[in-house]
Amino acid sequence: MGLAKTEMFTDQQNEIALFAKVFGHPARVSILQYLFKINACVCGDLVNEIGLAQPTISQHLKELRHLGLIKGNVEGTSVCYCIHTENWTKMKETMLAFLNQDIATNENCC
Amino acid sequence: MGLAKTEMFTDQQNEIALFAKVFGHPARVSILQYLFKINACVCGDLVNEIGLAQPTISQHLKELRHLGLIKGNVEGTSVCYCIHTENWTKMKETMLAFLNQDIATNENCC
DNA sequence: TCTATTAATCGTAACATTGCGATTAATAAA
DNA sequence: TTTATTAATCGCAATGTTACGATTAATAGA
Repeated sequence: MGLAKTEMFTDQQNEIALFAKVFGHPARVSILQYLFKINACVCGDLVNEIGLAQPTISQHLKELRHLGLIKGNVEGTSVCYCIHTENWTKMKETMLAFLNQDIATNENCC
Repeated sequence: MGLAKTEMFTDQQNEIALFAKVFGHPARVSILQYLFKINACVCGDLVNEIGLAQPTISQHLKELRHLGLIKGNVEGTSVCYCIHTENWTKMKETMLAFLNQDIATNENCC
C-alpha cells in the first residue's frame, strides 16, 4: 500500500519513525551536516554544495523545516537556513532514548 | 525517480541514511522495542504483538536482519529473533556521532 | 505417511518518494 | 519600470515502500 498503519502504534513510536524517516536520505543528512559545519545561516549555496538540482534541494529543505529541525528566514531575494537548536535537542532526546535501550545480555538465547 | 543519488554522498552519509531508513517505520521501531523489552529470543509471537499480518511482519524482520540489527535462528518450525548486540552498538555509535553534532550558538544569525 | 504448524516468499495493488524541467513569486538592482 | 536573481511550487516520470492474500517449504507430531 505504501502507507504505514500508524494508528496501531504509540505516539512515541510514530514520532521516532517520523524523525528517522527524514534522516533516511543522504541529501538531508548532508544538508544538516553542512549547516552544523558552517555554524551559521546558509544563504542559497546549498545547491552548489550538495550537487542536486535547485527544486530537489528546496524540497528536502521543506521536509526538514516542516519537522522543525531547521529554520529559514528571508533575506532579500535569498533565504537563510540554520539548525533549529531547541527542536534539534528535543529530537535528540527522543532518538537517544530509543538508541540507548539497554541490552542485558541473555545467555539462554540466540 | 524514487531512488537516491547515493554516489554523490559520502559512505558515512549513506550509512546514516540506511540505518535511519530502517527506523523510519513504526512497525520496525515497535519490533525492536519489543525485542529489547522481552530481552530474549522471541519465537513467533511478534505477529500477535504488533498486529500486522504475518507476511508483513516477516518482511519487516527481513529488513532488520539484512541490516544486521537482529538475528534469528531456527528452532523447530519456528524462528527465534533477538537483537544483534554488537551490531546494534556499532550502529549506535554512527548515529550518535550524527545526533551529537555540536551547535555553537551563532548570534549574528537567524 | 499424513496432517498441522510456522514462517518465508511470490505477486500485486495502493500509495509514497525522489528528481528535475518548467514555471511562478518576490525582491533587488539598473 | 524593466531586468536579473533567488527560491518555492507545479507537474510528471521513474522507482521504492507497505500491506496482505495465496502459496510454498520445512519440520513436528500423530
